[in-house]
Amino acid sequence: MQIARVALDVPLATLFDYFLAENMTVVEGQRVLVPFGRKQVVGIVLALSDTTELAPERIKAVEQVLEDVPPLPAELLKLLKFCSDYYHHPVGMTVLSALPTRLRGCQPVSLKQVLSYHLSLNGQVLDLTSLPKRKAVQLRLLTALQNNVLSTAQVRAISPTAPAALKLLIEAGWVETTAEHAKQQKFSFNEAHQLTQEQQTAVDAVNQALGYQTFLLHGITGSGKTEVYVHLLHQVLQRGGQVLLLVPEINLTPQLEYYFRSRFPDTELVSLHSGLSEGERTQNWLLAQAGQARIILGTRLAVFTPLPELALIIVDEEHDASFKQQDGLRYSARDVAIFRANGRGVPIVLGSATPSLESYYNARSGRYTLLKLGQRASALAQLPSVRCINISNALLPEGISKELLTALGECLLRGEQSLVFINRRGYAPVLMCTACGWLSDCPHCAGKMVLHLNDRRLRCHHCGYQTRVPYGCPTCGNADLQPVGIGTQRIETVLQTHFPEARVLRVDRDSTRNKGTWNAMRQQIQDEAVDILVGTQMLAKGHDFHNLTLVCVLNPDNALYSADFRASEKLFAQLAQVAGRAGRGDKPGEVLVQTSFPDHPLFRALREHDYDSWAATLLTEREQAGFPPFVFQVLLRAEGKQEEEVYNFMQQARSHAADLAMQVEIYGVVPAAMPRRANHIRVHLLVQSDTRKNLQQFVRSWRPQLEALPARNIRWSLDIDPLEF
DNA sequence: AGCACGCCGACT
DNA sequence: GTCGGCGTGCTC
Repeated sequence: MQIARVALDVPLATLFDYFLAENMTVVEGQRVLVPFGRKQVVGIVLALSDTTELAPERIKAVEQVLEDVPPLPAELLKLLKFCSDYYHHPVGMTVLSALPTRLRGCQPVSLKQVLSYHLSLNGQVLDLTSLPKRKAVQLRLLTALQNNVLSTAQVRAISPTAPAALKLLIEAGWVETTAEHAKQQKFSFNEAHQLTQEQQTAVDAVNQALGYQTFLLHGITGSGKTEVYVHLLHQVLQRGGQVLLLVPEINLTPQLEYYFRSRFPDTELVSLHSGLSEGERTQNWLLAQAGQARIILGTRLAVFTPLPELALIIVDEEHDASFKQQDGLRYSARDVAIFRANGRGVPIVLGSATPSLESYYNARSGRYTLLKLGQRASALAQLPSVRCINISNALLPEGISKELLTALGECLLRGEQSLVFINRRGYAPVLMCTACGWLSDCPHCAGKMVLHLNDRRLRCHHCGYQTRVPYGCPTCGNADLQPVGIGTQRIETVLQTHFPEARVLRVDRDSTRNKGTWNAMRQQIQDEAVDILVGTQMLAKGHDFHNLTLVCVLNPDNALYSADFRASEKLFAQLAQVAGRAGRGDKPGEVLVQTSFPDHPLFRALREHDYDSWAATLLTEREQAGFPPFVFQVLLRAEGKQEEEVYNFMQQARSHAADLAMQVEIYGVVPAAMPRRANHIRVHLLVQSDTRKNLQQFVRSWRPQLEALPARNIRWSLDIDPLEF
């Protein structure tokens, strides 16, 4: 009797054995419906065998083999097994979490027929000049349809709103659809720019790669990394390959999606990210799996898409922390992508203006190939000048120095845009009583509640708890409560009073909460209907505002001497990124940083646009302190309501680790950076080693012991290569 | 993770 | 005498 070994979505490190009926054929990677407990669930067959360790009477039979979707390719299964093993996450949960939700159920799914669009008889005689001008997208669609039959990809390349406009045209009876077999795609791109010498060298190097090779594309902001990607895509597509392009966050994917669609209008491109509806995500996944989609643009979850013709992987902004998943399978999509490229024997390009120290170190030591773009692609666009404003002796009750206000005023007079960057939303990070010193502590967390003045509420940014702003101090009754520190709302107010005639726009998670708002705001900025932008890191990424010439950074200092050893690395990346927003057009840009430590090496490197010297400084520090990338880490996190229970669990975990006496360094049991969140005490235990191998060996012995520990009211997890503490 | 079974307190 | 609290143990 044949046995199928099935991965199921349960937190157990094992596979489950099922009999296969004589008439059933199944291959590895196929979905099956099996009885489990008293339910029926969907699992993935990971192995076939003739034998089993279990008593035959305990084994049930596979109910049904699901054949609506082709089996997952062996390469993907191998990748998932590796992730389960490396990140110490149950194999079934790893495998199932890589699938779109629809495929985790037993409802059959199918790839929808590809449609093409053409003018109906009515549409052909339609007088386009009779249509109102404001229906611009409809007009563009109709014009395009006069010469051609259009595919869905071509429709989408016309405008982000084209699918909606097309629907109206179909309803009006002007456009008809035909089901068409996937036809020949063309892989040429629009608007070929002349590459700079540096760009050409980078493109050539990747094109000449034979099989697996990791490239670190280190290109300063504005150096035209995207153009390098476009040329690489072009080459790979011509040769019949699929390209996986990973990007950090969903905010940016719609823009990038439209950008790549318009550059490759006749190529099938799909996006994959958590912002898609379940149906869309499934369809896009199926298109990728079928090899029909040639460009796959997605966030970290896209790294697990089956891609039969995968020929190149690009990870854009590879230093970005959002490639690391912070719950469940705590994987780094960048690292998984490298492993995948290696397994598939294809090149991978990591792109960044400020590479992660890990990648930079690997490039320096020769494991990766370093490709540098040191000049801006447009001869007109120079790097912005960066200047620090020393505020160590200044008292700034409103958060902004005179120099900064002057610069903002001048920029306003020139009719140019400026950006004020503070990484703190709300009005003020804390409210204080001037009489007794009471602070607005969150009752459930170790943090402070942030003052939001627009709706007069105090909010905890960690657990979401909120209350009305009290009329008087809750402890002494004093009516004089003062906001302490500055947030985006406060700066917005201050700037509006200083420059009553200026159009100030605040962009943060609060002001863009409603769907579509951020898009509308972006348009407003593009149309130059805004003079001063105030915002958080949302504004730092990837936007190209041509009239923006001044960037002001308010209070970056707390990251300089933070307990988190990666804080200054992150700050440099963030400041370089936000500084890169200035002067992207033909006007020179200026960056002003308000700091009490203008001589700090970080600011020196930033002023000189010298990533290399900064990275060298950090690498020296890290080597001396024994931190990554010179060591490898695993973090055991635990949390629970009873402090004593959590510490007790951790102490036991620690003594087991010590008893193993392996080649690892075990640190103490310490509170997390946020020691209490939503009434849960959070505690960490760090273990590190000189080699990945020793660390992995250690965790393999340690984890079964952790699982055997009594952990009644405790949630714990292992985080390999942790980024956050 | 679910979802059972199982053994002790307040209700018709 | 039963309904239901959530403690512990299993799922091929």
